[in-house]
Amino acid sequence: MKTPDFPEPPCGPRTEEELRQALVQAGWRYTRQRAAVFTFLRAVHCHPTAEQVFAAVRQEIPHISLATVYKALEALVDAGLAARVPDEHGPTRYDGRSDAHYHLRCEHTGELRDLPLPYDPLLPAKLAPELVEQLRQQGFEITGHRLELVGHFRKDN
Amino acid sequence: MKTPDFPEPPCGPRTEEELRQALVQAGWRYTRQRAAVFTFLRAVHCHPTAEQVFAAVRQEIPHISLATVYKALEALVDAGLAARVPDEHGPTRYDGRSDAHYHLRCEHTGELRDLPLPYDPLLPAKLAPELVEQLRQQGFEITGHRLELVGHFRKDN
DNA sequence: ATCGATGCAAAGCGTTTGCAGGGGT
DNA sequence: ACCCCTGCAAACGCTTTGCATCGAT
Repeated sequence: MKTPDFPEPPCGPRTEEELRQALVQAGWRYTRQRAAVFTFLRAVHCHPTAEQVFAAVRQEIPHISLATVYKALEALVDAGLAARVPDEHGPTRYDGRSDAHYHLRCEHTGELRDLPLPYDPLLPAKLAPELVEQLRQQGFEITGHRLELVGHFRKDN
Repeated sequence: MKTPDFPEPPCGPRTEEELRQALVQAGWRYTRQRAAVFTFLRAVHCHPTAEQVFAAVRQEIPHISLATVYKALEALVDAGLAARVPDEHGPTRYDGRSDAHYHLRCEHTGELRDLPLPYDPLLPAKLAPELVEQLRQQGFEITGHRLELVGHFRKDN
């Protein structure tokens, strides 16, 4: 874990009560396990795998099962409190930030971090206005975009 | 398959001989199976799954096995002739274009298409010059980026 | 002739599911 | 009290691997 780190912008539920409301509103129940998974996801910047979440949450709830972690992650994603980030090779990673944002990826390790770069909903329109218009005329509406900067650490020499 | 279609820009090996050279240069052998997989990948714009490649190539080489398709795809990706595109839910998709380019994704069906939008290596620098510079000072070199426009077809009403 | 590639089957890994008992509402 | 959630284990889907044979160089 040596990719650059940045301050975390505040967003999404901050208190237990807010988390409960977000879950309930999406038709899920509030449980200790889900709270622990969410708290961990929010605390780390490294977009852990389900297995890593499991290992971490286990320290607080030793009897929690991996299946429950998967179900908790599913609930959080469904409630818009987290996001799945598929990986080209390894297992899926989970992102505890619920606002749209950009990622930085190390092409050697696959590591993923958030970027302190404001999400610009108009980026597609700015980048290719005529293309977005052409798509619209074909009935295809652009609603968002994903951007990932890719790179690696320079070999110190 | 109803997402917008676009003309395909020419790039990468165009002839059997060019494909052979590209494979050999990367330390792989040229085989009928790999040629068939590559040809199919290049012919379609829809970024098929391994299973879909298997089904298609089977019509030409009925006795080909799924494992061989996976190994062929691995060889092509390694040789820089194709790319893996991980999916948030379904299986990995394969992209037969070897030049950097952008994608359009339907958020309902997960469908993926190429975008007729020139790849701009300087996009990160244009978008966030100070951030790229800050990363560079931390020893992290940006070498590329991925951009995916996300949207869906408007309900006709 | 050599050594990598193929095809088959079996194993592997990440993830999901079925179910009995427990916990949230 | 209801019904969802948990934890366990078993199943699942996608992908990789081991191995004998085949084929490219």
